[in-house]
Amino acid sequence: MNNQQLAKQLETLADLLEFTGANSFRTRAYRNGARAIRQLTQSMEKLIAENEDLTRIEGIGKSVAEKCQELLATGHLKQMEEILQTVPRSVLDLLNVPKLGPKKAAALFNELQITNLDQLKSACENNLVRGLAGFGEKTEAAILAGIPIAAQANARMLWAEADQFVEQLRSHFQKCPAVKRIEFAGSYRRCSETVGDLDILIVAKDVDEVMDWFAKVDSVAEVIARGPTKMAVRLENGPNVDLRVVPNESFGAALQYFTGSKEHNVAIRQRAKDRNLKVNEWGVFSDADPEKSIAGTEENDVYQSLGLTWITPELRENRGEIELAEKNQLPKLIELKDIAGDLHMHTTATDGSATIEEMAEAAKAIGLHYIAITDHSKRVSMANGLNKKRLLEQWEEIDCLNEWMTDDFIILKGIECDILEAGGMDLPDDVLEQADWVIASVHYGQNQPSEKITQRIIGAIENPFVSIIAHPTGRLINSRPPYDVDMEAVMDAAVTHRKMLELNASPKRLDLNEFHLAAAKKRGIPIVISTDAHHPHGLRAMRYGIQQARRAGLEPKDVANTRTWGDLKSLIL
DNA sequence: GCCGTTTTCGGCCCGACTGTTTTCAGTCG
Repeated sequence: MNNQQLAKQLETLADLLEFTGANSFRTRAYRNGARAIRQLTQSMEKLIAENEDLTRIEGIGKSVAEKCQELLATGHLKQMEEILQTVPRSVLDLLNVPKLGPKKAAALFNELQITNLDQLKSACENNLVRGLAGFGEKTEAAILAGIPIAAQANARMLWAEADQFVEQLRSHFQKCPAVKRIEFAGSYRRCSETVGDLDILIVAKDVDEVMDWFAKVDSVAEVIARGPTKMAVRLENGPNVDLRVVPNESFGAALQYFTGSKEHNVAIRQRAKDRNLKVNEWGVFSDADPEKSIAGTEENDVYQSLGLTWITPELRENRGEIELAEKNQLPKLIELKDIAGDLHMHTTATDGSATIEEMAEAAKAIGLHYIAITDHSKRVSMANGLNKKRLLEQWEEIDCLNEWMTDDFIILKGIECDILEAGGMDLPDDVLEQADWVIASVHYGQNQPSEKITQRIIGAIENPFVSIIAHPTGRLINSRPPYDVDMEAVMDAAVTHRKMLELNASPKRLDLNEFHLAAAKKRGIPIVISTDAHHPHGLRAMRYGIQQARRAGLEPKDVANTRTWGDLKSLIL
């Protein structure tokens, strides 16, 4: 059982406990424990095998540690089995219905014996729900309307998808004369891998005018709520969008508040409390004079009033950024303009849709100084992968293009060489030796047991001609889990053999994730951010990779392709 | 259940909105 599975079990236990009316701080403790486990780069299995003291990990106490040991030893939790004797697992679906929380869901189960969404629907249609204490006609109707939403719950959009809704909304509001300031907050602003709802903050000349304008967005399916300062809508085939209209003197405080994350804000508000201050979405207030706002117009002032430098939204996860801000030691995070070259892309020779020259021209147009052409190797037959002969021909063509081009731009002779199922590389060393840049990656046998797939990847790292491992965990966000690879072992091998690891910038990959990236940085493993572009427009995906790198705290020096090609090469040779 | 250079007990972030209520509980972020 890996860390993600372990965390998932603890979260399910928390959900079930909440349903049975357990102490809310207890359920929170389980969720915090799950969060801590998700963020670990070492495997819990290994830590336990080595008899490490798990309670040294923040958020994990005696009880959570025991739960982990039990899960790894037996595969299940006795406590969870006991709860499932009385409450079927399907009740957890009820919690996905908007406006149904643990209390109301438990009432439905206890009073009406409702255990799943179908039964809930039928009970609403037969007007049974309105009769329960605390429920009424409106609640019943809202639940009925929310059941289809619950059925497709848990689907968070990729950040890149959310960005399209944001651009649409931004241009809609730009035409509204009553809007004075506008900003999108929430997980979108933090550049999270996935985004649930969107949050818009607006300073307005006229609140009603802005809210009326909001309701006129083309794709609004339903106005969920509308009050004096807050309005929420659901978009057709899209996310829920919350709008908050705030006075200008509160804009910075509201932006801080609604950007989150929850964990960051909890810590920020605790910090305020320790200083006899109170932070809320309206401003920063002193206990001595609770009427008078000390800061709030600009976000920067909110942080300053707490003795902190401004913290970029990507870092707001309460993973040490507050302590660094206090000492003015926040990293100078990498930016898109720092990137000098792109070292992973495909052409018409395999599954790309543009020629080498077209890719080079597109790369020049966005200011890059070098690219590597890295088509697939022959094992990837689906993509018409290159054998030795075709690859050598492609490299001759690249030699000609480099000679023919008069500027300083460099096209590198590369290959994305498959790591075969049985281990070993898909092309012989005497070919790889002639390349400028060799990417090794797994495409087949992704479900192999941890030991096997880890050894395959380490085997590739040990090959003297391999430069880098691409998309090292293979996950696709929302659709495919990572390989069961031991990334600690892979990183150890990368250090030993002076190899690099890729951050694949494709918005549905973003592989490595932020935790692995931070761990790689700590070990001094150079990261290369690559687009894996299959067409010229694909080179623009670099921005998603930059966002991911920033959330991991990466600086230009941590990312190899901020360097010239000559300097980059010296890192691995 | 977790945590602790004031603590091993007593806290644990905080406000808006809704619906069901006549002063508040539940949900949400």
